[in-house]
Amino acid sequence: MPRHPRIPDAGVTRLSLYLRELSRLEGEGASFVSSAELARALTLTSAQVRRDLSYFGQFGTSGRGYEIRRLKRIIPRILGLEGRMWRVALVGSGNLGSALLAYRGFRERGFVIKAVFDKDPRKVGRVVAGQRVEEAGWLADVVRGRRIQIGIIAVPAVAAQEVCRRLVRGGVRAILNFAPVSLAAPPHVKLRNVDLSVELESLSYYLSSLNANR
Amino acid sequence: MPRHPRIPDAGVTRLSLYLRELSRLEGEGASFVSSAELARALTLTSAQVRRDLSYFGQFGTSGRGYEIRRLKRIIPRILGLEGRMWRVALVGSGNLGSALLAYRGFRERGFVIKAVFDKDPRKVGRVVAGQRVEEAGWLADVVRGRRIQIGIIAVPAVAAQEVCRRLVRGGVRAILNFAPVSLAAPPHVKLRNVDLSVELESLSYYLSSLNANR
DNA sequence: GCCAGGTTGTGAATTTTTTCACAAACTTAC
DNA sequence: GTAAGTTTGTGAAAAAATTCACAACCTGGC
Repeated sequence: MPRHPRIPDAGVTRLSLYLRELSRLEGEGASFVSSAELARALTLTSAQVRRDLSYFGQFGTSGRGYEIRRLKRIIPRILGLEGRMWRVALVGSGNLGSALLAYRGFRERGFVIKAVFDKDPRKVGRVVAGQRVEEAGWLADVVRGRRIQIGIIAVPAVAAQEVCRRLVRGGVRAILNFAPVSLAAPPHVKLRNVDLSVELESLSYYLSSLNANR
Repeated sequence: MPRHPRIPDAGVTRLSLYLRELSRLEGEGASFVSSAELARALTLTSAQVRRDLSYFGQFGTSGRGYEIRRLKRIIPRILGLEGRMWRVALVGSGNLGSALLAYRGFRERGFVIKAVFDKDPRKVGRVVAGQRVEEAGWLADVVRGRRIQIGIIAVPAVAAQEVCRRLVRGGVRAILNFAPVSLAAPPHVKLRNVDLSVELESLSYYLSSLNANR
């Protein structure tokens, strides 16, 4: 197991982006890439790319850049994606939940959905993207029984906190929350939020300051 | 039009969160809130809350905190949400696109979907959540004609860059991208990316460093 | 009016993150 | 083998964001 240095949260995010970009480059037949190229593709600076990678070791070759194949082996190792599958529970099989279920990239990135829950009896039992929707009542027990590590919350805002509590009770240590509420969870549980309104509102801020500031 | 100070990007995001939390508090019958309470609810520090707000003025009362009604008027003004609707085009009516269309919070937050596009002829003409899906061929012209300001990209990765180009050609100045690619756009166009894989991978990093570090 | 209690707004200090800038290292061409 | 041309990795500097800490202020009670 690698001993990770302290890297900015945004840095971890960028590692994912590097990985994605590397696949694209490989698809184009490239075998080396410089920090400058990578930076250009992702609108970063080359120093930033080099710094991010240097937290974990020395992977480049002066005068050549980074070997794509090598980086594509190393970054998943850093991100904890190597030689394992993370077991995920999806809670909520509405529009968003179904969209997430249908997402193909899931599995190839190292995540397997091991359970899908819904509270609505009419949805329970249905099969969505190969997964049978289960009764949310036993959530915590099922999550524990199947040794699920990550929970995805795709339920309405009012239900989200309760779902969060149950996921935590089931032993989950990381949660990706799509509900537009701010959840409370114990400190050992890592929470990430994805919120459409927040994103749109930040675009709004940007657009309206275009007119305001000069 | 307010002249905005330079506030960290993350600060803008937090303003949205404050707004959401204020609605919740108001629903509970509160009329004042202190920076400490707001911070607790959102896992921030009280200094951060005060700092974020102080970029735009002095809204609090010593000894009392912030008047909720007042903040709920002021934050939308800061975010450029007051007395206007932003006109949005959604491109891609697949699973994710449909989920976005169904999202009710949209309109009440000040965003109206004025067009939905899809390339697939089988989807064109269908009505999803009250919106007729239109042929993506004329995207740029329609976007310009309807004076659309914001584009949401919910198409597969391979198609995203082309959609982006057309949105920009149609005059859009802000884009919310859900496709897992890094898009190139001119500097006057504000891009925000929402990427499921990136989020999950950062959870993976966190989870695996739990075991590694100590 | 005065005091006790509570909270803001913000300089200053601190911490975090990014960028600069360059020696060292590697490659390619001849 | 050498020279010219690239590109890395990283100290050091700079910039950005957060946190500290406290004077000033407001409220409510008496």
